[in-house]
Amino acid sequence: MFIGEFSYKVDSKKRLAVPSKFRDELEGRAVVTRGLDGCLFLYKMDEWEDLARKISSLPLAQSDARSFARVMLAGAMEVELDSSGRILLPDYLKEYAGLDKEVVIAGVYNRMEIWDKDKWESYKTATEGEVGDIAERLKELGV
Amino acid sequence: MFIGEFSYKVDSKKRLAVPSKFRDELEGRAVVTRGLDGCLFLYKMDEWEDLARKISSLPLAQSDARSFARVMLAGAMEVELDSSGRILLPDYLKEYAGLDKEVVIAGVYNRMEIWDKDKWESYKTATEGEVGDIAERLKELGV
DNA sequence: ATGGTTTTCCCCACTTTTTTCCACAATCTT
DNA sequence: AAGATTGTGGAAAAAAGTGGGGAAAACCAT
Repeated sequence: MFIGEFSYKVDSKKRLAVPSKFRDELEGRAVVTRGLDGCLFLYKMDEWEDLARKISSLPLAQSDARSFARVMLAGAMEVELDSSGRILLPDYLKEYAGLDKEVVIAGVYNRMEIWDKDKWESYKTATEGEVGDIAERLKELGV
Repeated sequence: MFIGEFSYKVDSKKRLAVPSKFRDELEGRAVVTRGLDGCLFLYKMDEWEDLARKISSLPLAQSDARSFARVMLAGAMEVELDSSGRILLPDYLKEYAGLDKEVVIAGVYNRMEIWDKDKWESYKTATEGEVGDIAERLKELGV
């Protein structure tokens, strides 16, 4: 599973290296999607398929379910790793996450997160102060 | 299965390219029909057959079921992909979805959706606001 | 029916994007 | 230190997106 923090650059062709540690586990392909808090999520195939199957089996007649499926599924993209272990970011995701040059990839166990470096740094400094409070809240969740 | 967001143009002859990623899976033909929320649905043959069977077995006595069946089934049309992977949109569907030039094709797992680009953008901005709620609902799905 | 007009379909062509392949410097391993 | 691996960039080749011509088919009004 994925842990750790790594930095890379998106090049002019929108290619982004995946941490070499994680490449074997992906077996050549993965799925990127719109994530929360302005980053992207990167899943390995089987994690993604579980998620996608659940979402796509929601009732078609329910409008909430449709918009949900549209954001999550249409927002996703299957990507392949090239010979150097890079993926190709689609324009709409690159833009969604505000990625332009410096990027951080963070392993969060069952997925990776792709952040614009500046966003990541400010998110970290903003959150580090509150770690205590957050921990308190997590207790209620049984962690 | 179909995921991702792609943009294309309908040309003066009402031809529309299908994302190249999805062409193999369609094996040369597909079914377009009136969709919900102002878009068109595009199914691969066997998915369509499943859906059509489901719809046609809805209780005839219920007026909702009848109108749903009329929209989805009477609106449907089988289309073939030309040598460049494009389909031909029938007039009434082109008009129903308000397609004139810029178009977005969204993969929603077991179907594609065809949207007028402007409609799609405003639908997205309207929905993206709810991303937080969406995350909450994911939890209910056990994801 | 006939001639003219429109639509459909098949094919080709141009431009842009994507993919593949290679290069090279920096870093890590042994 | 020598060799392997990794991050990054770019050139060349292949594929995709888009538009248009023209033959065949369908439509229509005389």
